[in-house]
Order: sequence, then structure tokens, then C-alpha cells
Amino acid sequence: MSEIKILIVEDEQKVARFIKLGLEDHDYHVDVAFDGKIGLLFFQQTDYDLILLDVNIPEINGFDLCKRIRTVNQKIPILILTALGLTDHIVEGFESGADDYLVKPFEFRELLVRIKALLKRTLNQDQGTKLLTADDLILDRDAKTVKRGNKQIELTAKEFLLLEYLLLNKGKVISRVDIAEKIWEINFDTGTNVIDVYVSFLRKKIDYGFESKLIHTVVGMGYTIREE
Amino acid sequence: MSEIKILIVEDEQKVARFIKLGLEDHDYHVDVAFDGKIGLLFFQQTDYDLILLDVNIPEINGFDLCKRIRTVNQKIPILILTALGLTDHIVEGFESGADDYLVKPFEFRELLVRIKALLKRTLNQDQGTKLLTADDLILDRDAKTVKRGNKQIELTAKEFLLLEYLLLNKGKVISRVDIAEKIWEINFDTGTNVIDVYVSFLRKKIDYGFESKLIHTVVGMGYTIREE
DNA sequence: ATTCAATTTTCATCTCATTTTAATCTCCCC
DNA sequence: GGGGAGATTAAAATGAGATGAAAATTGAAT
Repeated sequence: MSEIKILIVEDEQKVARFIKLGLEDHDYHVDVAFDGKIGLLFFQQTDYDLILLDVNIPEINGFDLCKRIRTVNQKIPILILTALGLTDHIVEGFESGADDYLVKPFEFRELLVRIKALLKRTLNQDQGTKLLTADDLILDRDAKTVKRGNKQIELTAKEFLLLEYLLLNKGKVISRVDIAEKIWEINFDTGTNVIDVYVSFLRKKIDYGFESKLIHTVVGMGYTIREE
Repeated sequence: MSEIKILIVEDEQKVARFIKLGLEDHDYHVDVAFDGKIGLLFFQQTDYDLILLDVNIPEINGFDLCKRIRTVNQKIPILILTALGLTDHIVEGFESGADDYLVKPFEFRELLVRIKALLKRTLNQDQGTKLLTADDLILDRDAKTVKRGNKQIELTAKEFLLLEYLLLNKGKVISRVDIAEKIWEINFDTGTNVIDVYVSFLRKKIDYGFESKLIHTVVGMGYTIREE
């Protein structure tokens, strides 16, 4: 089970520390950014599962940061955490794209259950399914095994991750940028062609010698797994 | 666009009526159940998009009702709305499977934005922006495929981007300058006619041979996609 | 620590589709 | 009949992707 990563953007060190420690107690991995600019930077560099935002923070305020994040990512849960408790503020928070809004002072227990509620949905989507399939290919996410028809296929770690990611998005075309970020954790253009090479590796193992091909190239857009 | 259906389970008629009217004002379809048993019945009979639960209601209390609903449906957003504002209550509410918890008295505006935030995700998941259409043309933004009638149409990356952009602005006339900036990232006049060429490519693939034309030239202004 | 094999990454090359340019054609309006 | 806007075509330039092989890295075993 991979770690759940949370980003806190909060300038009051005491509060940030309090939340960080509390969340780490519950096995979340927590990063703290002390202003909006750094928060945005962290967000761009790491694939967080949830973001906690204070509003009154230096550089970029919480509402604006929330909007900025939403232009890029509509899915990631954002919880705004602030002393601004007027209905006007709350409405503004939600209209900036937040998923929840909690007014300080708050009890840690409440924050925790609200975070859990937010994570529940995004996590259940991916996880839960143990077996991923496409045509006569079966990938077992627990056992880390792959079979095509009745032939066992040996994949290396990276090959497995790549295939798993493509299967999770079966039918969708996935860009190289997405793959680079998810599987190689590369967030900028390095000019590498590892992805192409690995797709080539995968094809050799799961498509070569079978009449129906699963991995398809969509020129200029990316790769996709499609059953035909 | 199909109607969004909300179920309110609330025994205080005044409160129920107040919320119902307010939500109907925002074009939601609202049913009210006055106790837990009826609430459960309604839930089983109709496919709601969201449920608002009071806690202190006759027959089955809100927390238990929430749990009952969750055994059958993990996805439907549930918002608990109650005077019970202690952290213990809030935690219990979330642990019963609620997605949000709002303490009475509350301002209607806050309820509204919280409802919107909850609906945002479930609705976006299904469709939302995945499919763009015009007449019998369907463009799938995930699969990067285009169909007209039942004919699959193969587009190159640039062709796809152009068509997608025009469909996103269906009914609007888009200037060449806009297209150049959005699709070709050209921000000054280079004297090129790529856009004309690509519109020609697109027409050949999606309009030629079909009786109704989708791409229209507005001389001196740009191009538009219009269903006739 | 050293070795060795497996895995991961880079690099260079080949091929071919896509993209772009530029020339020509068509139509409409004065 | 000339000018302008747009459409179309063919040819040229470009770039994307596949792949083989070599280099670098990792990590396990000794």
C-alpha cells in the first residue's frame, strides 16, 4: 500500500507543526509549505493526494492558490482551513474550488474525519480492484503477476508499473508527460525517451506473438490500451 | 441536461420546506421524507444524486440511516445537517459514512455551496466534459477518437486539437488569431496559412460525404461549428 | 568490499507519417 | 477584369516513434 501524501500550506509554524504531527501519527506523509508560492511549487513537483490550505498566507493567498491548482487539477481534494469564518468567506472558498472548508479553531479529530471523507472517494477509485484486465491479459496488483491467455509473463518493476498504469486507464489515451510524472516522477522535460523504450519492451512481452494487440500508439498524443 | 435529484430526510416541516424551496430555486428536484423509514423507502425507489439527512428523526435516526444507505451505495453523496454540533457528533456522522456535516443553524448559502462541492465530483466522474458532440459527430476527449454517425474517423494530433477547440466553442465564431494562439501557440502574424489548410483537412474527413456540414466559414471573421 | 547479473537509461539510427510551405485555383464583389 | 479572401493541392521539411545496442546503475550474493 503506497503512502498517502498530504500538502499543508500554512504560514503559522505552530499550527503547521501541530497538524503535521497529528497526521503523521495516522500514517500520512506530510509536507509543509510556508507560503503560497512554495505551496504551488510543491504541488507541481509532487503528486499529492490531498491539500490543506490556509487563506492568510504570504505571496499567494489561499483562495487564489486554490484557483490556480484547479486550473491544472480538478480532482485533487482541497480543504481550506482558516480563521475566516464568515459565510462570505466560506462561499468564496468553495467557489475557488475547495471541497471542504473548516474554520479555526477546530478540533483535530474533526479535521481528521473530514480528511478521511475526502480521501475516501479518490482512493476507492483506484484501489479496490485487485485484478486489471484487457482482453485475455490479467494483471494481479497484489501478487504482481501478469498472464496473457495461459502464458505467464515476467515483467520487471518498471514494466509492471507502466502496464498497471495503462490498464488503470484502459481506453484512455495517456500522454508521455502523464506517464513520466506517474511512473518516473519526472516533472519537466528531460529529453529522454525511456518511455518509448519501455513501451517497446512491454510490447515485446505482451503483444508480440499474439494476434490481437493491446498497446496502441496514438501519434502526437500518447499511448493507450484498447481491446479490439 | 437531466435534472439533479436531492432527497431531504427531515422531520421539522418548516426547515424541510425552507430548504426544499431554496434548492428548487436553484433548479434541483427535491423530495422530502419526514422520517427515517420513509427516507430509506424513497432512497430505494428513486435514483437520487445527493441526500441531506437530519439526525434526530423518527423511526431510524440519521446516523443509522446513513450506515444503512452506505451498505448498499458507497457513492452517493450524503450531507448530514443537524443541531448536534459537538465534535463527538461530527465524528460519529462521518464515521457513519457521511461526506459532509453541517451544524444548524446555518446560512442557506453555505449549504448550497457545500452541496455543489459534493455534486461536483460525482457528476464530473461520469461525463461532464468527456464527450463533445455536434449533430451526429462525437469526439471522445479521453479516448481521442472521433465518430460521425457510425463511421470511425482517424484524425492526426493537430486535426484533433483543432476539432476539439472548435467543438468546445460550438456556435461561436472563432478567429484565426484565436486558433493560432490556442492550437499553434503562434502569438504574432507569421503570414502562414496552416489554419486554412487544416480546416480543409478536417472538412475532408468530417464533412465530405455527409449531407449536413458542420464546419462553416464566416468570411472575414473565422470559423465555426454549427448544427443545422 | 568485489563481482556479476539484471534492470534501467541513454544514444544513435531508421522509417514514415505529420506538419508546413508555397503555388494555384475558385468565387464573389467592385 | 482585377483584387481579395478563402480553398485546395502537391511537394518539401520536420518531427515523432520504434528499435538495437551499449553504457550506467542497482542490488544481491559471495
